[in-house]
Amino acid sequence: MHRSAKIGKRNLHTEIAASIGARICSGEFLPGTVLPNEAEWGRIHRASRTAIREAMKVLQAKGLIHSKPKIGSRVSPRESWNLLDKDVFAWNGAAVGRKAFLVTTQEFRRHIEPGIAELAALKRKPEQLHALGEALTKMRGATHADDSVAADVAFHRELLACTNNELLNPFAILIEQTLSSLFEFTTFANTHQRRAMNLHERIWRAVKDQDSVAARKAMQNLIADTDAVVAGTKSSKVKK
Amino acid sequence: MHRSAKIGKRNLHTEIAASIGARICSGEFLPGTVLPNEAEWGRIHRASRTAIREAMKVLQAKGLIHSKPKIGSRVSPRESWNLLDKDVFAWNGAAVGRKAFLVTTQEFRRHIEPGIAELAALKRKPEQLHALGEALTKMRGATHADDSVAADVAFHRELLACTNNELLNPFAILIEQTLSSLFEFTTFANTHQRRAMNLHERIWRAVKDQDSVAARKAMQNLIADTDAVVAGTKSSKVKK
DNA sequence: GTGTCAAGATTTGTATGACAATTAAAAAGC
DNA sequence: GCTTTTTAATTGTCATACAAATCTTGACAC
Repeated sequence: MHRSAKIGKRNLHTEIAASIGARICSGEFLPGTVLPNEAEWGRIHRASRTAIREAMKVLQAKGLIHSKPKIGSRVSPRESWNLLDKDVFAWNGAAVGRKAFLVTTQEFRRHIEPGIAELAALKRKPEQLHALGEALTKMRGATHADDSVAADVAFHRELLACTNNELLNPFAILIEQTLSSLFEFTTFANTHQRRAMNLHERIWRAVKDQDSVAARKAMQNLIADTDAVVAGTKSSKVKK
Repeated sequence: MHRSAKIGKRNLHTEIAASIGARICSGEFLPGTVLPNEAEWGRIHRASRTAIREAMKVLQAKGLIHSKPKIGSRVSPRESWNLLDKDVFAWNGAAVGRKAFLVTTQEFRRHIEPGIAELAALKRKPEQLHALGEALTKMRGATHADDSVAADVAFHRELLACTNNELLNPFAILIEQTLSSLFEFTTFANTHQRRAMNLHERIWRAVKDQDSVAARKAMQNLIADTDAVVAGTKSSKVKK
């Protein structure tokens, strides 16, 4: 098996699944259409049917396709795609482009994440509050942009943990990816950094005080701030 | 889960994946532990290694396990489980029991779904509003409890569509399952039915008027109502 | 012509057996 | 005691064969 461009160090079937999955997300194969059959994929990727089939199982499990004998594998309607799955999310994000990606994720965050903050304030346990505070101090002490993003991600992840509701876990990937992607937009100028710290601290305080209303509001403000970053790129609008 | 009639004709590897997946969700294999190896699973299920492996690929794709040579397959930490996946959601729901399931999903809905209504009011297109109205009339005309639930599910599904944000699609399964499960709790007495209709209509009106604040509030009221059902089972508390 | 049923063809589903690749753990060497 | 080498266990990949499902086609009756 000569895989000329073996960029990744992952498994073959994982590689194949990623390749086909990305092509599906890109719109090359529209929902309802039947994909090439397994033998043909085998020729395309120069892999055995076993490897192809295992890749197909992955795509099936993520809701991208469904297979039947004699029919082949059809692309499923987008409603059944597991868009919050780590891989599907990435493939889809790559397909729509960074700007559209950010617009959609920020819209999601704007209407969903305040509810998370709300719930976190109501249900957090002492040790979770402590972990949230840790993330905050790491954020404050960050000197490089990378550290800042990492701490930011950690903060939101801990906030998610504070809700003590596992069903919210899948949002982690969305938040993480959004912040990482946002990172390339924002300038991390001093003024922006200071404002961001302030907004995060307000959330932390509300969670500490178990004030769900304040937590919701604080999160809204934070997201509005990053909204400004993606909207202009100049991050103007020092509202409030 | 009152349609146990049509199960049992699935693929072998799907069956096996469901069996192992359910056992993992049940806590029989805790996160971090290594599962029996593929050969052993083959003996257990009296299936070839091919079928076992395809089942494992499915579980991997859903985030339940991760495999490495010489190690075997470990159960992944719960944070990486794709709990909003249709199958994982069902396995997990069966594991925790109906009451705990409903408490968790209702908590989720209470803090997340108002945001959905909000967004739906802002972004709905005329034809989507029309579809939402259709679901409402079907709900009004429902004579049997089954039809009522189906229409209710359709309503929430259309509301989700109104947001025009695909990232929210995965919530559909959660809402659908919750309503179906709730169905066995509630009495569908006339008074409850009428109140429910009223609450749904208020949401519809807010979406029609593109009044996001009213939509949020209306959804909060609706969920508070179903909350009462799951809390007592007597669905008392005629708040408002 | 029209409908029904049987045969055929295509594709996925499953089984078997073999070997490669990976890597934790044990053994060897210093 | 520490590092390096060997070993062994497990998943990863391959090739081939056959089974099962189901769409398509054509024969046949009416």
